Amino acid sequence: MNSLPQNTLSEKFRRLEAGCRASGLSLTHQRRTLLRCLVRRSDHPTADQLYEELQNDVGGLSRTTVYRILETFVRAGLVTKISSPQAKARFDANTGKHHHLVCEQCGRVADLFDSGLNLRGLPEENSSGFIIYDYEITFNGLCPHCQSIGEEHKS
Amino acid sequence: MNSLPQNTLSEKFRRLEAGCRASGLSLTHQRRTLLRCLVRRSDHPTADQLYEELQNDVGGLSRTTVYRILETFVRAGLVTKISSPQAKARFDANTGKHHHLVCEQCGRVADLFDSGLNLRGLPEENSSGFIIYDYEITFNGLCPHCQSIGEEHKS
DNA sequence: ATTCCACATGGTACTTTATGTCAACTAGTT
DNA sequence: AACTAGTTGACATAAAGTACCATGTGGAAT
Repeated sequence: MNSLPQNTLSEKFRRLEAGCRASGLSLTHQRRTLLRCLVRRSDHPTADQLYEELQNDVGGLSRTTVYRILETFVRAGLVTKISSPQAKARFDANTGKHHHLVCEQCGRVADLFDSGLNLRGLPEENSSGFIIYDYEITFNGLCPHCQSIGEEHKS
Repeated sequence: MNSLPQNTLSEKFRRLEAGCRASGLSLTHQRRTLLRCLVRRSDHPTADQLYEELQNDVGGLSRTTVYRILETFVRAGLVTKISSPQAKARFDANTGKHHHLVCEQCGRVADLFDSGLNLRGLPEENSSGFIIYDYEITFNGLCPHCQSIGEEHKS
């Protein structure tokens, strides 16, 4: 019954471990810890949120290490770095094609899987001379939590 | 001949001034200075870049003021705040519908006007319960400058 | 299993980016 | 010209991220 989500999570974890090996990254305790955390969370945590959660674990991580590992993962293509209007980098272990909903009020980020939104192709030519590799659609709005706050005392 | 771009710039400026008045914002010297600068620049400057440029003007702006005025303009809808993967907030006085090219290397931002890319409509329903107001497509790639650097010494 | 070393980590210091506070100033109204 | 709400500047502080380097460790070689 609920064995399926467990399986997909540990599958994701194993795939990311394999990705580390493929990139020549040694699988340290700290990297595994971060990977496990990233796989479990779907709320696009910031580096500091991850640090908060992990620092008190058995053999916790240092803040520097969290930042450094995240950058390493991004460079290896294992994790995506997304930027919210709140100007804090957020991280996402789901590298499949999807888009993001960002709350204008609190910065919360949620996923939006809607293949109907995917562009047919990338714009080939553009006057600015950029080479385009990828794109992402960011939807701005209000999360359920901030909607209810707005109703109570409209600031 | 070249009177047209001049006109459109000062037109934009006057439209933004009108926007200030409409929002009840008094038109201080500092706000006008910032507006002029934002209208003139199309490179999506960061708050500090604007401060750098303006601090030595006659009656220059303080850093605090630059940040504060920009936030004010964003809240009034006169200026858009965009967030790049470099996690520095950038500002854009062009509030018309368009999208952005972001350089993965240096964070440079260029505009992409391509109405063919605009979505037919916003996704009505989404499982996360967000109210969606708007969207923006961000294209990731390499700017011309970083392309040439990459060719010289492939890091 | 033990040795070894390139790679990784922890801790501190530091930089950059952004916000809070409050006295002094000014735009725009009266 | 005077008044006042709104705005600014300077400083202090917070938050986010990076640099440095001595110490520690994963995993290949023996």
